[in-house]
Amino acid sequence: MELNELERIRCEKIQQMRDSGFEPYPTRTEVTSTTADAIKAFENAEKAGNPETLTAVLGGRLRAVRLMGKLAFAHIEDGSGRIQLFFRVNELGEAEMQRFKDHFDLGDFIQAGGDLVRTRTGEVSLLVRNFKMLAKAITPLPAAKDEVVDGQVVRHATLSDPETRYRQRYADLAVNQEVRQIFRTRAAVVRALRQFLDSRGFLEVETPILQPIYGGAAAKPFVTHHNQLKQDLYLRISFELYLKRLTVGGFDRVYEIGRDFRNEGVSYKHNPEFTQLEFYWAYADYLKVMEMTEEMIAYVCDSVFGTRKLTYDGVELDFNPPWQRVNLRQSLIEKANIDISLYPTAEALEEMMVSLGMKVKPGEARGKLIAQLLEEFVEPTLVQPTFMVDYPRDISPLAKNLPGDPSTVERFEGFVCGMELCNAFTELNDPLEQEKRFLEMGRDYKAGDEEQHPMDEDYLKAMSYGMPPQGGFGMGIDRLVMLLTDQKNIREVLLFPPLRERDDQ
RNA sequence: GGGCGCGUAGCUCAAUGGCAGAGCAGCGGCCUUUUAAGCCGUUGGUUGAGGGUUCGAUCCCCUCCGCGCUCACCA
Repeated sequence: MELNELERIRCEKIQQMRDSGFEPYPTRTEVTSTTADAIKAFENAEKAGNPETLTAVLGGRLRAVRLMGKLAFAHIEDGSGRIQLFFRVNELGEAEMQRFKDHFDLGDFIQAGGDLVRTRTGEVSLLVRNFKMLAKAITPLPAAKDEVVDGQVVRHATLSDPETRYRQRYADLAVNQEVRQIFRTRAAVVRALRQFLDSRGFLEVETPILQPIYGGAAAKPFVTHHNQLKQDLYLRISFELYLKRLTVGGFDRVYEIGRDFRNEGVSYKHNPEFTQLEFYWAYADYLKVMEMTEEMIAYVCDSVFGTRKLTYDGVELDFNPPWQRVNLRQSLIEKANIDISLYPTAEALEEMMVSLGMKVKPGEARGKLIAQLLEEFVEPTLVQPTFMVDYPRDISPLAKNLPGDPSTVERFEGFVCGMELCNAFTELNDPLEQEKRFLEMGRDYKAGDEEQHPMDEDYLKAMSYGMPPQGGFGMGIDRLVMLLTDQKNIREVLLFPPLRERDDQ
């Protein structure tokens, strides 16, 4: 570890501490409560009229120190919050005051015992009678000072360089409490989703991440290799095919929350690994799933924020059911003045799009062209929570046809702020039809190259035993958290976003 | 992968071809109710790396590394 000047000074302090008999990294602590509990206890004691008897031993990280000669103020921070420490020569004596000044720096974890009091300015504080180092910090935390002006917290010179924040997330978290809050919220969101699904009789399961055949979505997989099996394996790109196998096995309602991996580009809303929620609900269809989606998101809003109206990028979003529903074909008529039913073939649609000056990949499937139109004309306009309903069959090989319309499937996607949040459909459960669809998608019975999705014969086998009719659902948790925490980049809701390894020496 | 931009002290930022600076942090003092504490003094730099132009480069040019935004890719 290469040390800069500040770090060398702190290492010398470690040596000084040891020389004078103080352990900089003791094994035990004597902490009796969190800072928040101590403050709460003091306030309760005040109400009861006997605050002068309250003592505590508190632990935390030194975040601010104000030395004032014969006294000193400091703030320590733990997972529950902050409290002010009040050091005074009256209680401690000259030698202990000096020891505090000599050995302790911002960023150190310390323990302090004493009496809870209110200082002259009214802040609940610990009047320190004894203190010890819990863990000496060598590297100074990035300087961050908060000033309260008219009730607003003004931040001075905080760690803000995104590269450093992501590479050293520990420092980012240690210094930027609003970053910590995002991940607390994220945990609360996931917890609420589990509560909601559990309460509706869904069984949480875990399916393989390493898979011999990937599927359930259109994406390039990551490939890995199992040495003993002498077999290449793929990191899953979705949970879908395994979860639906479970409905064959008799689990009528299953869900999984976990990581998907897609070997594709990174953007503000894409990360190569991301957290997905999928559930499958036997005897339901996409209409029921739509309603459940609305209720589920509302439940998350209620239990995490206590409100269903949240601001994203300055816009108030209303997550109260029901969401707006727009028919895919109708939305294109309204937003782009294009009726796709007038262009029944890919060729006709392509020709029309080219005539509009759009860049079109020649020979693209009709469904893909429609998806392109949606992205261009419709999706950016879907700001309030909206379901887009009824998708082209040829981009939805696992979804069931709309009755009486062989070119359209029962599928919806949920959009908020122009971003796709979830994707769901009435699941195709006809094994012969499913096989046909796979073949239409150009799949071979043999595993081909990475680009080609191999036929999953075992999935067809499962379906051939009889698969209950069901609605299925998938949602990107990272995106949901982005929306709920007003973050514009997916990295802000990932603890350790991927960054290229640095090549410097 | 393409385009645009950025990289200067531990952190946040100045400096534009002419001695590389400030605030905070640090270090040394003063200070018994502070909270961005204050006051006096002071240390700290391979200006991302390498090459080029120039009497002289943080600044101009080239290459590389990293990051950001954006476009493309993305059933």
